[in-house]
Amino acid sequence: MSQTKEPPLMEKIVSLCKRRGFIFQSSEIYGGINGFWDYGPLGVELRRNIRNCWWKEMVQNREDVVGLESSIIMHPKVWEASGHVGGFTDPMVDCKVSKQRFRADQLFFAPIVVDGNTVGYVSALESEQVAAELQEKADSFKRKKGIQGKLEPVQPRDFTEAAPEEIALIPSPATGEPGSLTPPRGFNMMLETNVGALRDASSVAYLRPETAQGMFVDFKAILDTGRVKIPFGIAQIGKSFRNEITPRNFIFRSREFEQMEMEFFISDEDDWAKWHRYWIDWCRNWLLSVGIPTAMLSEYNHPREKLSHYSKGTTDIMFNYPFGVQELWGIAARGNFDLSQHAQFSGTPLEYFDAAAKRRYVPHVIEPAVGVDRILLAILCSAYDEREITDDKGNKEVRLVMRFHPRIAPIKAAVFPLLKNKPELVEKAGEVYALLKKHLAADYDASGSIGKRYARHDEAGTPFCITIDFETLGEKGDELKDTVTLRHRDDGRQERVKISELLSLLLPQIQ
RNA sequence: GCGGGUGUAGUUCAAUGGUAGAACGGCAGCUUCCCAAGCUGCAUACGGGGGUUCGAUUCCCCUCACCCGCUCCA
Repeated sequence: MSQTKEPPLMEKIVSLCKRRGFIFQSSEIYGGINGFWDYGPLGVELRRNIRNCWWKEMVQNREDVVGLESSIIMHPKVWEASGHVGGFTDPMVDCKVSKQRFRADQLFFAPIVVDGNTVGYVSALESEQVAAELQEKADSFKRKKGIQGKLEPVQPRDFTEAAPEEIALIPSPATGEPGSLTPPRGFNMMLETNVGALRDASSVAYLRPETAQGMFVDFKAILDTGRVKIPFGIAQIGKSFRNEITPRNFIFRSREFEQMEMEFFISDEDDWAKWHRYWIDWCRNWLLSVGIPTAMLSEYNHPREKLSHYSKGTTDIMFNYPFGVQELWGIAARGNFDLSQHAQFSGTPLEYFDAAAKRRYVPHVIEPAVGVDRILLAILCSAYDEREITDDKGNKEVRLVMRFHPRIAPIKAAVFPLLKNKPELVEKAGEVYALLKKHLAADYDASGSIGKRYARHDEAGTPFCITIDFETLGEKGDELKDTVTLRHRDDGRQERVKISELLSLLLPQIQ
């Protein structure tokens, strides 16, 4: 792989995606819209292949996972129960002087209290020693101002708890001076819409910010009808929406994206860590199976103190994107938080009855959650390769090859007549194309020289090219009649294959 | 949302206060053509809106999008 260093790699990938019809800016003729992307002819195929591979292995090939497609708009209470209405907001505080921005819950402050009187405020950014730091700042404040009296121990609070009258008095961590901080400004990441004829507060609904809640909300329905036994999982692929503050890095963070999530329910007495590890490994192996090299992957365990209060452990599978190592797949042990919340908010018990043990309990859950678009981006980055070619005249030229795993390549095989002005070749090529097309994603290409067509399909990542030539027609003897040239993308190797054997040769390689 | 940068054919780049050139790519044609050969022809661009000006792609303002940093975690 040659995509290790150069920073413009991301730009090259974006430009290739445009040029070859993988990904376009949404609504481009209107100037574009930030955070939304369209998938062109090749992109759609790639995307579909990713989803299908996942679905096949996650649902169809397993006996313990069932599928679900829940609606994008759900009852608004779902999002109260899940914590998204209240908690999916990241209140931000701006420093008007330094132009820095802080998350309110990571910005701590404390009044400086001397002999029971508040004489000023100190602030500090979240760290392990934040309390000590604040204490020290309070000490030094008192000393510098020459204030006499007894300094009381600081009581750190985060900025979300700052009273309106306190805000003007709290110094900015950037400048050390008070007066430049704005009140925390909430930002709900859910996109809103209105359901029904009336547009008022009672008609507000949300586009789901994750697919996961569908699995929890429909848990009972699946339990009642799905003939499932714990441990089992519910999987879903579908669009989610987040009103991201800053969509960035191509399709990495967008406002409309597609998730592939699975909620795996286990007994409350089961060893969650064992299942957690099992699913981390499963996800990793799946990524390898679609051609992502192991060297590009790493794992990140969320530190315990950063976890949501309900989470027992979260591990991210990270990918080395051109813009840095970033999360690709999150595998979270969520305890029984979600089912308990929905049981409480809806009034419907969401429990499992273990018939053997005669015991009723709220299952715990392990959640592998991944974005289709992020996998697609990881695949584009992994597949991207530049090949340096030296021609007869000694000129060096860079050719692009997308080394997609054949399972997910948008086009599996392309069929060419060697010459397009020879009707016999064209006709035969048409026959071969028709034959393949019924069984796999095939393309027919007759324009330009044969070398140009190979190069074109290297950029599209087509693993196999098939050329119909004069040998195929029997002009070079019966031996070669009805054979074609099969050319392999990755090494340019060519072999002679009988038309009748093409399918049995290709099909196993693309599944 | 804040700060910095960018915006010309599909892509990568030029030039210019008097309405734009190229390369590659695309399409059509010729060629017994196996790794972007050659030849002929064709199509395609100044992100959008306002202003200044006789005249704006060029200068100014606004807006939109993209890139970098803060932030973010599927």
